[in-house]
Amino acid sequence: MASSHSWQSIQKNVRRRLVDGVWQPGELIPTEEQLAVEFNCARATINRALRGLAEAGLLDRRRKAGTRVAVEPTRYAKLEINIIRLDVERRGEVYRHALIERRRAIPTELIRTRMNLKGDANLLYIRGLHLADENPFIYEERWVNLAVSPSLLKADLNKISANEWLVRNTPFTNGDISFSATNINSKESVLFDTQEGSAAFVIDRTTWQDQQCVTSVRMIHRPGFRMRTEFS
Amino acid sequence: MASSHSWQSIQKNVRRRLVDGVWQPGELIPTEEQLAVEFNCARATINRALRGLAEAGLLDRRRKAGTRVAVEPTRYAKLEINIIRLDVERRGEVYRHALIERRRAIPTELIRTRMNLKGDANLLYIRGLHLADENPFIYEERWVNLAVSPSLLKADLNKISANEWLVRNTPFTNGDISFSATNINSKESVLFDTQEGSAAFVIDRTTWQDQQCVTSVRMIHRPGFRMRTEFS
DNA sequence: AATGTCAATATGTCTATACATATTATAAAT
DNA sequence: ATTTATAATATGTATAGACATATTGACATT
Repeated sequence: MASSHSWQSIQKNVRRRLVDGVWQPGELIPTEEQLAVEFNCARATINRALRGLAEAGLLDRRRKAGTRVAVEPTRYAKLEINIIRLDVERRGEVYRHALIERRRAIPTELIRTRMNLKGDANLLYIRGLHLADENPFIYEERWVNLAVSPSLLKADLNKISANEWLVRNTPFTNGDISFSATNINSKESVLFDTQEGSAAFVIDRTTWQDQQCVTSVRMIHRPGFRMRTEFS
Repeated sequence: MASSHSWQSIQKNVRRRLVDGVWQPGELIPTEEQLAVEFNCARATINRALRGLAEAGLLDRRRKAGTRVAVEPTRYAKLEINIIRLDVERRGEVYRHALIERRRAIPTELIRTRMNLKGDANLLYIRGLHLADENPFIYEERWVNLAVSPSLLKADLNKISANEWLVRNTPFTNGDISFSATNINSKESVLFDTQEGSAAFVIDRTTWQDQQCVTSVRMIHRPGFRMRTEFS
């Protein structure tokens, strides 16, 4: 159990004061040393408790200046970036991946820019459909940089999706992701067995290994899809 | 500068080993004690470094069992939950909020369920438009629980949006947020000066003060809007 | 008034040590 | 063979003390 001087319980206590308005937005709260006396613990424990609240956007901390209650609290929602199969299985549905197309291809100018590629780029273009209980779930169009992941050529993409293969076999250092909406076109409407023009949720994701782009993918979700998360 | 035994530099070093495959997925990495010897620092410093990597989903740590490289790395993208005005201003545009409607209203059954309300709920229903450089940016429909935020009634919602007023004046303990896409209807198409049926990015957000619901809002973004973030 | 210097101070971090806790592995008892 | 204690162990957390670092505020200088 968390004792009364555990950093968790102190964090909860402080959080409660923020929610209840004991300490008002913009206000300077007591120093770590003072709080350590109040909670009868070491300063390091207070530090551990407050650090989390600062990371969560509830407090602003600066050396010498002290700790203030955030005036314009920026909260953060954490979104999981998962293997799609796990997402599906967690919903209790059966996952399957169907490869639609797979070929070496010359990138469009847009893709070349997005992936920061030179002229001699060696790319694989993949189109695939992720199914949940045999219903189309996500349609993806992907460009893979073979200079980074040459052995993807050996993978059987009917058995394992490029999504999963890459996550397992090609670690990345960083990436960027964007969320938007699109009207699905006639080809996509056939895949999803829905009306042309329906609104679909789209994720565009590009991942990097330092300066080199690993892959760039556009994932069009089944109309009606909703991505949900919680925050605190 | 971060010295060579700072937890940050150790974290970077370990991260590099993960990316470079020095330690393979599923593999057990050395214990904190061993790493402390290797990096010539205290165990607490190693703990600090590894903790962050575990939180980021790159490592799995368990007492006694040790620390493993995550097999199915779940990465996280952090999404900022901001005041819309700040979002707009950060894009270098001028923000304005236009109140469309504001009235006491009886919630629909759907809203009553979502907000976990009893029959005697005292709600304010607000519709407003957030503009960026006078162009419609986000249209929002919001329900506010007056039992929690009674003084919202006194606010001039033409001067300050309900979004901003609530963030500033009604701290919350937690919330849930979902992202989806919708075809905009005829009324909305007029607001956005766009075609009916265009795909729009939607955020539904409900925030709570412990058991009590503070507000539930649906934010329909201008067609073409893209929400972007990075991860690592 | 504007700029530069310097001491004071709150947070940031590191160390060494200790104990807590979860989990595993082993041995003992049934 | 199965269950039940028991010891071993890696991470989790708390502490006291020290030094690092950023920033402020006061004072002096221009």
